[in-house]
Amino acid sequence: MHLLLVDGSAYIFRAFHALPQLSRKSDGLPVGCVQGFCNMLFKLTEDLKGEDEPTHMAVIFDAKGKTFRDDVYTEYKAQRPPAPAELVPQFPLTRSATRAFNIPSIEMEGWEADDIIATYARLAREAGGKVTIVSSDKDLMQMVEPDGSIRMLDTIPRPGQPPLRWIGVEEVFSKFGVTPDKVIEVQALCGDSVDNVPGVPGIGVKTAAELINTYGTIENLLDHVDEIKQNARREKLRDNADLARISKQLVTLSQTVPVELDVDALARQPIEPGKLFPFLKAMEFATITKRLATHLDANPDDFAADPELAAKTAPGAVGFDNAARAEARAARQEATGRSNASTVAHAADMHAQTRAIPFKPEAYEIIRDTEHLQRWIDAAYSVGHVATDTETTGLDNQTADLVGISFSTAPGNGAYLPLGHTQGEGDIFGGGLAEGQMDIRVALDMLRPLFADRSILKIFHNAKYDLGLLARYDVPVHSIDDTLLLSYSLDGPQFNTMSELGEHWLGHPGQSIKDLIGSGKGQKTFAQVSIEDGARYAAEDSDMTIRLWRVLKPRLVAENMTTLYETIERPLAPVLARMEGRGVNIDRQILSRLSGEFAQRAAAFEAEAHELAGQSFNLGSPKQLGEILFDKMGLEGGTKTKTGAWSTGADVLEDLALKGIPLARTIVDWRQLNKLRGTYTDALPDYINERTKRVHTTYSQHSVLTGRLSSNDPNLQNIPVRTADGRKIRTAFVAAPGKVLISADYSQIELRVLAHIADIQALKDAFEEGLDIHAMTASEMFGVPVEGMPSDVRRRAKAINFGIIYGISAFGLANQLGIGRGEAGDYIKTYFERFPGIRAYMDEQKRRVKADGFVSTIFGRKINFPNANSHNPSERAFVERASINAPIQGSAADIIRRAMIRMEPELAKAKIDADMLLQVHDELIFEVPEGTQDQAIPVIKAVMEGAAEPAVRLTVPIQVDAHAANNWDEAH
DNA sequence: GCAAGGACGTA
DNA sequence: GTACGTCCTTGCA
Repeated sequence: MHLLLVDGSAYIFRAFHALPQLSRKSDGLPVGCVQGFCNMLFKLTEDLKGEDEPTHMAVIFDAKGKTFRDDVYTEYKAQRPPAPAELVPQFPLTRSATRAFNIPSIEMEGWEADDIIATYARLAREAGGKVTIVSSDKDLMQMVEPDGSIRMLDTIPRPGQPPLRWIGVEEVFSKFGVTPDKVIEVQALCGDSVDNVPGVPGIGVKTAAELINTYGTIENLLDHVDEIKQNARREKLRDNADLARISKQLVTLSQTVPVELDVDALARQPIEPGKLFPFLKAMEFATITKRLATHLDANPDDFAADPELAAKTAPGAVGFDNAARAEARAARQEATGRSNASTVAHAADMHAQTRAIPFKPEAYEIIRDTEHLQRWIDAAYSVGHVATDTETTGLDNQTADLVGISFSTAPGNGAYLPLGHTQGEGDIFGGGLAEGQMDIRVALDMLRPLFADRSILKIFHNAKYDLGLLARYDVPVHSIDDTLLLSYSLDGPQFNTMSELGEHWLGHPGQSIKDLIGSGKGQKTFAQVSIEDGARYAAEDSDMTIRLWRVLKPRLVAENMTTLYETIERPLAPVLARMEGRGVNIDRQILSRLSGEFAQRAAAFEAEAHELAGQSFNLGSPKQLGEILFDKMGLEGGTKTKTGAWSTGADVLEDLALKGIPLARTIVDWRQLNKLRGTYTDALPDYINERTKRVHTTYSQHSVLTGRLSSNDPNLQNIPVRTADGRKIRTAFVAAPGKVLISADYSQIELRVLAHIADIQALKDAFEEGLDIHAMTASEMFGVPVEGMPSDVRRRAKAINFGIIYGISAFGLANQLGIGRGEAGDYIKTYFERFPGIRAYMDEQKRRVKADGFVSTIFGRKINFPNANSHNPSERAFVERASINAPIQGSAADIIRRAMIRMEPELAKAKIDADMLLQVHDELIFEVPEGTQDQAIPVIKAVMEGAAEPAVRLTVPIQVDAHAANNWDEAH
């Protein structure tokens, strides 16, 4: 007997994640995983021949509902995100597929598929049979037998790997570092974040294997825990002994499930065309139908599609309700003239096709002369596009030097043009250019026309970097695509790096830069890498870029994201590149003077703190401070953080100070000064670029969930403004000689956006009339007239307005205002009564995020929340709040992005010489020649205020305030 | 040398 | 209550 047990549920999930199948039925229902599943069943019967041919077969699924593990540990699998909407309708269809192939489909309430599989495997083995478990799930690896009587078989399609991959003792060992009989011990120690098996915190697979190989079992390990030398490890094991024991229960498969069918009942039955073809036809699987018709020597035309299945599959699945589908189809048809199904199918085709093309590093070329370079330029002209990537000596494109450029015109090809590789020792005397490289001036002269040519698309990954760098070499670039921004437009910030994208979409992470240049102290620059090694890496980068482009670009149309990408993301990148390139002028003297002042005042606070504490300690250590306040001084009311340390945040210290603990106030003051010194006055001067004498931040266009930018190295979006000391730092941001700074900021943009989206007439009227919005809110809520309103009343209303934008909770509002939760709840209730549209808006966002897994901005940006249906209540509540905030924050972010894109051409049209330097979410900073500010400001304001148009006609006025001054503090 | 956690700067 | 990035300490490799 040879029993083949297919882990059906795991197959669907893994197939989906390994290779998102985009194929759909003509009605839009996703069926890619069902298709893959049918292919696999067919392939198994085809490929397993001779001694591997199974005599018995079953497909096992997870049943809905609880299992015994939920009783052992309530958090078990609690973190698991809900199945993707695309997958949900495919679960029942896979069971139908199994029956259509005349194979028993088994699932049992209260048991996981793994337990049933383990049970059958045991029964078959006891009967002297052989077992093959079709799964790659690590949880089943404990079943593998060294004598080969139980093996696993991984059938998930992965490019570049054989279709069937056996998993025996060796493969288990390489995964867990132990033999299969010890797998549960290792799993119990290291835990599993996906299934929420706790394990012992801080212990990973490596450490677990090491421990188990020494001590054999968890129990024996716990008996000998005193022998562990590493302090932290020993204590963790001691403290978490029970967690380890519970974890072992969770990961140990039951082999005694009371199965209904005995093993003999699983004997293989011949496929019955009368069952099979009606199913395949209902699924519209033409290729499989043809193959099986040949295989069975049957005529599919003799059978009609199963009417029940064909009908049942259409509507109702989460995320695919009819209205949404019709809307999406209409938008797509409008955009392209192609039908929904065909654009989706095209995207899926391109993906499958691209993914199947193997990588051939040996095919990559190295360009060393003009003829060779010309051939590649010609190739770019003949196909009309080229993926390209610059290699440089560093991550900062304002200081890095160009080392080489790579190209690819089609998946699988690639070339590297080395320009700045050095040779010999990397010291200041050795080196010099390595042999066999084109002269950089000659090469760039040849490339300039190509990069500037608007008829040839240059495809980058993170174009902003290359654009900024090439600009320094006088190489302007026109007509670009950017795979990073394609990915961001489609999927948000979930994948960032080339290797993550490559891994996900191509099944190929690509060479890691670390392997090439190392990391940390011994790190080399790309210039020190050999030309040959550099070429393999660089050419592959361009090769991957063009592949990702082929996969992602068709998805824009299929998923209705073309407008977002083409009108916002792509045009913004060059704008940001120029802003980064301009930098901002900073007065080193002012910062250095402030640094001295802050240091001196901080030192006084430090001495005072030591005095008050009666001992010397490190004020920068929350740990030491907590011990002094709550252990030594024995103060009441201390709270602990999630890791068990004393909480010493500013709010806690503020409370203590009010209770008459002077030390608390001293610490707060010290921390503030120290923060200003460490993060700003000391750090900023080091960012002044030697070449430009200015500070160049780097914006990230693809990092923020809601569509905002972020700024780093240095972060110029968090320069202090709230305190007087903090504002002194802003005075160091000065205009260049002969120029002034203009700061233009949107007034209450998020509340205005809220008024528009949620359609709150009272708010809109208030904005229309130019009222003080917080005072108006206070007046509505508390019945206090705006005239002579106490500042505290306005302050509360302001907090509530912000609370609404953040997805208010009574808990949070109470915290913010220092009032009781009941009172905060009453405020919220009153607010909802006064502005009933707000509640409707919030409910709608919550409904959408649960149904679709995303919410949208008014410009069509999608913000994904994969955890919207999490089993964890606090996580769910978090997603609810974030889904309320995201369309507001995101729509405001879209508006300023649009303003930035339009700003330069509008200024040029008005013949105004103004340089846009910085963006701080609702504020833009410009530098203009002194005396021209009065001409510049009206244009800037007009562009910003009208930025939503014509895409969206806002039903509230947008107001921008702008001022000019010599420094940022005064301009703001 | 690196990762995690706490704290804190901004909108 | 939303969204970020940076500095510092701590603990481990």
